[in-house]
Amino acid sequence: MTDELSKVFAALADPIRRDMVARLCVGDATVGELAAPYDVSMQAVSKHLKVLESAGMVTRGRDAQRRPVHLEAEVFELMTKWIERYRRQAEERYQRLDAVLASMDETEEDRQEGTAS
Amino acid sequence: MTDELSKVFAALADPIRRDMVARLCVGDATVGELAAPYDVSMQAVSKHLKVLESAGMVTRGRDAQRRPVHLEAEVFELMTKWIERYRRQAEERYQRLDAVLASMDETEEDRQEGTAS
DNA sequence: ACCGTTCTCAACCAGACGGTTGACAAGGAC
DNA sequence: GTCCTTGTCAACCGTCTGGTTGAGAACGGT
Repeated sequence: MTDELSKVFAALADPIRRDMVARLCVGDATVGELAAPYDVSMQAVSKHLKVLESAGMVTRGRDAQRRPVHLEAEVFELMTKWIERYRRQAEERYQRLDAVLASMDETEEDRQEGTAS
Repeated sequence: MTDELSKVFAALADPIRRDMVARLCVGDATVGELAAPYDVSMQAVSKHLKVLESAGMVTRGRDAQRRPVHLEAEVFELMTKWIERYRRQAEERYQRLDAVLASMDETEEDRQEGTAS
């Protein structure tokens, strides 16, 4: 799991990390602030942040003892691009399938995809 | 990891499964066809398909021995909605931050976020 | 100098994940 | 019927993951 996109999706697969992203959209936060709503140790939260950080979704600052967490929103573009690509492709496919089904009324080929249900 | 969204993100965290989704956008496929490009057993592919299926991203048909796999594109909407929500929220935040920074020129408060780099 | 706060690192543990092999069900083809 | 193809189920295995606890680093307050 070395590629960026995999890391981003994996990071977002955990509800706590999704919550944290949501929280960070409102503004930067410290580890303690991020940990507060959950019944887990700060160490666990620290680990979650490492996951988000290694996915490039978050950067860490320094303010005395505190390590403010900052959301890097650019990664959203990466996902959006991936999703959009295949969504569009899938939609095209449906249009092509319609065309195929239409032409099948006359040509009547052998077996064809789209037999499901 | 019981909720739909988590399952979808987790499913997409694996490059092989992302590839399969890409392949399925072109058209339905059998397990063997999906397994062919990879150096893994058909059983492994079968497992990947179970993951995609339990995430609601794929349905299985029946054509004699074959079990054609069909992509359910609707789940993309779910992800897109989640991502868009927070992306927009993040953008708003930046605008608000700009406003704050602008007003700081006159008020000069104590500490403020955005100290990083 | 000492204490308290904030946070990370290291070790450990149970469970999930991704892969394997082996057995077998389901359904044409002959 | 018997064989071959297609695919699933079950058991096993090594690794990753998400959590814990304990120790300690970094820094401000007094």
